Amino acid sequence: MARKKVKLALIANDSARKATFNKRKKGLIKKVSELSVLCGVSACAVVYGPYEARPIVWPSAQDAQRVLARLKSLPETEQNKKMMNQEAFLRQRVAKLREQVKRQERENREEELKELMSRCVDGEGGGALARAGVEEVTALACMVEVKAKAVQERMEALRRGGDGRFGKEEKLVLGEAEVAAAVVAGACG
Amino acid sequence: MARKKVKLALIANDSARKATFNKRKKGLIKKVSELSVLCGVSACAVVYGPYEARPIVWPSAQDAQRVLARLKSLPETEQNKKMMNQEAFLRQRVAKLREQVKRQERENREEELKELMSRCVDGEGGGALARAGVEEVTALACMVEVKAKAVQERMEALRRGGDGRFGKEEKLVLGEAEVAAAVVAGACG
DNA sequence: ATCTCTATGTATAATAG
DNA sequence: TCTATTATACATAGAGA
Repeated sequence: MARKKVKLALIANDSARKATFNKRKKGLIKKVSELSVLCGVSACAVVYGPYEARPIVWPSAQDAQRVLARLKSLPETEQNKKMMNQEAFLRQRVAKLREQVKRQERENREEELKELMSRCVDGEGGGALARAGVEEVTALACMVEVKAKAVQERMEALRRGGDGRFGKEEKLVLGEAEVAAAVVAGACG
Repeated sequence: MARKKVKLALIANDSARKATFNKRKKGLIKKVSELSVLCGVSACAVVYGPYEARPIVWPSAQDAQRVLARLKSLPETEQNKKMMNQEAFLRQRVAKLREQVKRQERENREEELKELMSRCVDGEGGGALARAGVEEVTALACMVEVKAKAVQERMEALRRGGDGRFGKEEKLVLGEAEVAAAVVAGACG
């Protein structure tokens, strides 16, 4: 289960090469995007795969072309402005989605609690549970809520972190949320 | 002398950002060249630094130009297709998060059911609930699961809907599910 | 083939000079 | 600020399902 030191040469084995290609392609794209985000620069990567007919391009063909077409660098301020706008857009989007989720969660929870109550009150089998009473129901309601709370607590944490900056734990979460938001934006736009 | 977990956002500190930029730029170029050599594919990377007037290009400006020229010559529809790559990347990322959530949800659910069982068996008040037996427990377990299932069912629905496009109703759901998934992944991970 | 797991190599954040 | 060092996070080769 060990890992050999990598020999820097064409991988002979066909399937091994493909596996490596996929892994490293993914890693590369991640690196590019990280560099771009962390340092606020534009960057792109193009990979011609032997397995796909078309090259893999990040962030997009247009961007890549634009990036390379302008061999003279953009004024820095413009770049930053552009990036800020994009980030602001994503943040806004995330905020909206958070609200939606929150509302939906609340509604669902209420529904479920109501249903649970009904079950207990009308309970089959002589209503043993019904007689067991409030504390049982409460305990179980609590159970039902555990899941729902996980999400919301997280949101609270994010908000609490909140002078606009995020703690180190939260940033990943935020990052993921933003990724999701971006995808959603793509799907909806 | 430790190394903190990296926060995926623009590095505020100016000199730190520059240092990171230089390190990561170098690393990125190395990755590109490794991928190219190991897998025998052509690839290029372009990075616009805010510090250099001209972008850093690998393997060479000429090669990159040639590589990107091929992109330029693609029919526009193909270009648009390729434009989806960033989105595809994000989607892939989200898909993974979904998996994580799913796994975690399952684990959590088991934990909770176990706890519920204990409660019922050791139940206070003469064990009315305990005697009420399996069907009560089952019903309640079902309740507990509702929350956990909500996200997954929606995912299923999406998949079933599934030629890759999403109906207008599903779009919103998708948004909620993905945001939730991301947040939950953060909370659980 | 494709995914997962994990031991290990590699990249790099923080620190020192 | 740049370079070197080191501890730690991250990427991934190889193996198994």
